[in-house]
Amino acid sequence: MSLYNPEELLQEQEFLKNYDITKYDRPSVTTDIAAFTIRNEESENYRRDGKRKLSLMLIKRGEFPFKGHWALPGGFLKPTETVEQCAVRETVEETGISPSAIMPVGTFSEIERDPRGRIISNAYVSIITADSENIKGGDDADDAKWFDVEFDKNENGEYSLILKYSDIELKAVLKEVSNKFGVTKYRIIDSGTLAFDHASIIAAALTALRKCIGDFEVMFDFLPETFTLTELQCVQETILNVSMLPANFRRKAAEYVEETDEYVTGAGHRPAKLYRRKR
Amino acid sequence: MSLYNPEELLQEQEFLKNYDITKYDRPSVTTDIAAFTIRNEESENYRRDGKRKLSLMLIKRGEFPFKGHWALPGGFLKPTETVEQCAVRETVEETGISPSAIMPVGTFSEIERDPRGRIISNAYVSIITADSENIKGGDDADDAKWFDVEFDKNENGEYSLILKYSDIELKAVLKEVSNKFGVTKYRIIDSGTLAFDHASIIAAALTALRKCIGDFEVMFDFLPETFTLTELQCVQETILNVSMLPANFRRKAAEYVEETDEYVTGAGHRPAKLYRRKR
DNA sequence: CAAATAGTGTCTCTAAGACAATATCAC
DNA sequence: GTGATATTGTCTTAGAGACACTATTTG
Repeated sequence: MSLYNPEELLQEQEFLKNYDITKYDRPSVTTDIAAFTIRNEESENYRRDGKRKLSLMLIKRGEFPFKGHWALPGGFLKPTETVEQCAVRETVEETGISPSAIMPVGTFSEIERDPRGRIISNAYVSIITADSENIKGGDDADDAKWFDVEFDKNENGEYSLILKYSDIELKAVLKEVSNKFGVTKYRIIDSGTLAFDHASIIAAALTALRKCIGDFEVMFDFLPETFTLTELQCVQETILNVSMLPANFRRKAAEYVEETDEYVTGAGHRPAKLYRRKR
Repeated sequence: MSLYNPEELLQEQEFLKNYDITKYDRPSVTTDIAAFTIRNEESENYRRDGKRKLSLMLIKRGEFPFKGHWALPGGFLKPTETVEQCAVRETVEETGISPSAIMPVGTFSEIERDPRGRIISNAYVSIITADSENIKGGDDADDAKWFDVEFDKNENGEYSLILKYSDIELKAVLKEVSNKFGVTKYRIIDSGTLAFDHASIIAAALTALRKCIGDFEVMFDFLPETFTLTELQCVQETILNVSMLPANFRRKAAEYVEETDEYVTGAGHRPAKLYRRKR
């Protein structure tokens, strides 16, 4: 760019040479990752489909602070990467799976949110394609597990977040403190044993995900290349914790998908046609 | 919290005592503020209403880098404040006006975005109530001006951003690089003479604002306590750069506003009733 | 054939948009 | 009275939700 005349250019170079970036206080910067996927429970009845569950990956911390407690995967920003790149890298490093998409949730910068000092977190949702092989991968690691997620408003207007893995049940209580501009923030009433302010991050991440899951492009990120319309519908139903009439869902989906020639067979009922996202 | 047993508690205290937060690279962190307001142009015709314009505050940089160029107000995060508090403080310091609301836009962390070094910006929209006294305030300062904003897609699918103040016209060209999860990002094709990556931040801020201005609560932030329904409609029309039929807008607004006993008089036509937001 | 899911057709209701018509002020 | 905005009412249409019905598989 030729923004300056030659004299100014020299002045700017001089300024930058003498500029000491360390003269301002600098916080540490991290990303925290809420990696979500949809998992399929086995069914006892051969003709009934297994129940779908929304799952979130947590890791058991091996170091202080919060050693031995469950936390979101995440880590410090490197000088050579953007926060988005950091979010993708952390997802791959900690879950072993490459996300099909990442979505910003917000910046968490409360002064006391980390006992190690001033650490600002940029939170992201990572969407992991529902695919049994991939999901199993994370399950092998001793310290990274997929927890089933429940998040509902209870009687007194507060929200309870329940995360379950095998016989482990983590429970947090939160209160919605603002909901504007399409951004919802939560204050922690009771963190349970979740590390840091991660209950609040998980609540915000899930709310952000719910907000955009009506978009078919986002639903597709949860599924492999080809899928049945029922699977597509289950993505939305599972994340929003609602149920819809298939006829109406199919009518809306028609615009965004195209048929393939293949069918899913082997279930104890009429085989479903496989679809793919429309270009 | 009694997360630990006494032994672990001691271990964590020991860990934190020895923890050196400076062992990781730390970027500098700033906020940049896109402060928007709606301004009313004077009309030559006594009975025709003045045209409303969407305006953005820019400041003329007094220091390198980009000395003498126009930029978004903003500054470094202090150790004692959250990024949201920083955004409010910077808005007040640089425009002299307290925002009626702030809204997160996103994190900008490209490695080379600031020639001074690694500086990550958290961008916010500040909404400034349309109120002639307040707006004049900023206008007094020599280095802070309200620029009229135009932002449109042009023939070849790129976006042009035009900012005008008096005889100053800043023009930038951008390309949409992603639009998902309700978040749109732009890459700068031509920054014009705007400082840093601020063209890209302004485009993202305006897109974020347009996305949520259908929400009446957000429209209200642009207006004083009481207002006419036409003023309310103009907020939306001006920001979205569209025009709507009053009958339809009023039907939608009815749910969110309540009448007062007052009217606006003095215009060369039927007086309008003043409304306020419904509790 | 029984039980489950896959898939189609249609009715109703609501909300958004278009448009026509009336009301009221300052000059 | 004239020209502007303020305000009300109504017609049409698109889309969401409800529901009834048919199709196809496996044990």
